[in-house]
Amino acid sequence: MTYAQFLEQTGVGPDMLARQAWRDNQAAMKAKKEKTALKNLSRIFGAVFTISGQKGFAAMTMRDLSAESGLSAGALYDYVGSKEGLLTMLQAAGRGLAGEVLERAVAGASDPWEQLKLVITHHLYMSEALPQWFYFSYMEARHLGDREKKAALAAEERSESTLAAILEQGVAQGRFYPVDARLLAAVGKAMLQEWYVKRGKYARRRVAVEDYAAFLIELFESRLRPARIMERKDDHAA
Amino acid sequence: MTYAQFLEQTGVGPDMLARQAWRDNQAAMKAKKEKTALKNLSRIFGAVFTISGQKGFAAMTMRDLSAESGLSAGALYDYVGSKEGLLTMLQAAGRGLAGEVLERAVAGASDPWEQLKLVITHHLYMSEALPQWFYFSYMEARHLGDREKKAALAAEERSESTLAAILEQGVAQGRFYPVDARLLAAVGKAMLQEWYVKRGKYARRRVAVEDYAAFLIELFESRLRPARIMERKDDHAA
DNA sequence: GTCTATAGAGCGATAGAC
DNA sequence: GTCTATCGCTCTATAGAC
Repeated sequence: MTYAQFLEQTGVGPDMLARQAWRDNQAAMKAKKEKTALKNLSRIFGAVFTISGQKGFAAMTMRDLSAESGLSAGALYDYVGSKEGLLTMLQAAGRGLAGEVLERAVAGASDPWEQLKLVITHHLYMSEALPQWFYFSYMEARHLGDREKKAALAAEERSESTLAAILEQGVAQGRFYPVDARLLAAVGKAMLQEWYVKRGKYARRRVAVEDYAAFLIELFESRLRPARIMERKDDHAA
Repeated sequence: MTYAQFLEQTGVGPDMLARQAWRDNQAAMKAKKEKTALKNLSRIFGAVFTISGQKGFAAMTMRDLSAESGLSAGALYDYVGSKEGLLTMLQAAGRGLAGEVLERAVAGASDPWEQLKLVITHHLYMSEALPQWFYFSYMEARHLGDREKKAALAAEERSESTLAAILEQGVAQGRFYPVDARLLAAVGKAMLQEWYVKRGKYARRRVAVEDYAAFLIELFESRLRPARIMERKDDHAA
């Protein structure tokens, strides 16, 4: 699947963050018209990403946010409750979104090789569709309160376990060469995170997300092929 | 080489940060006796690592630092100049230290397989010896001023290029299976960083640094072996 | 060489006009 | 639904006693 096909199929994009946040926090917001609320939430989120991408969320002031978003300080607080509340809202909205898409992705296949490819490509495509959110979520997780920090950690562990389960099953079925599944899943996640943590580097080098996905898949293949011999590229494809 | 041997050979440890900082900034500090300065710098650095490891450097206040280090606010400023100056000093001290050790490591071998192993193990051992500094440096790099940010980026690029050069040479000599050296070096660095960014996770799982090193080396081997067949483990060892 | 006390700036958040 | 004006607080950094 190409990135373009992924976008078309899932419809994931920055606007969905505002929609998710509006659904989750509608009651606490002063605005009553959905259209107004979505417009302003999008502005606020965009401004948060811009500023905290440069100097971090902790160093961002509400005055910075007011200037960048175009809303006054007063109006800001009709949407966000507090600075910490804003962080929590944004993290939760994205986590809900990303979780759904990724769970669905693996469910579509039963062959270990196919599952492995799906989980790699969908994780990368998801982070390509919401690059600012993924970077933000990664860098600012430790500023969350205890409750939210636990939720973020759990989501992280869940996605690693998904990958580890695929590897274990493949090994058990004799389709994958034996491997420490937990460890390979952990470094696999690190390589997936690399894509959005260093997004700018790959943009400069003109590496497309499909190139990166193909490279990771090939790396996994060379480790996991039962015979450890490189045969024709697609003799295990779906 | 085991981690214990590395420590013995290089003598790297947290105290060397204070020594390096003292050498670099002696003139700007009020204290004149080396022993006093080293003791206080060590306390300050340790406190910075503790606090900013929990909530980040930007969220750390100088009052926090005063309480955690045991020095008064006034005494703090006899060593650090400003909060931003403290960040710069700490980053520069560690970078100087880490750079030296890693450059020396690769110089000790000419065989591509041996060089690859050396660069992986030494990078991991170095970050194991100064775990708090590596984590701090990774997470707080974007709070640096423009000058220092460039220096940090250059150091990062240099270590990636070192790895890429080894890969390219190995491919050119026919010792490694052809590969996109830049891309493998980039994801390789990501896996090395994973070790200190998620240090706690591996401690909980009782994965030792030697285990992690062996796993990464094996992953590289399975991708780079010319025949792509897994033969006896040591038929390409030094 | 280290302390206490405090100046001066900038912060998050709110009240109330429109 | 959005604004301006401002409160009360905490921050970094310094002055000067010891």
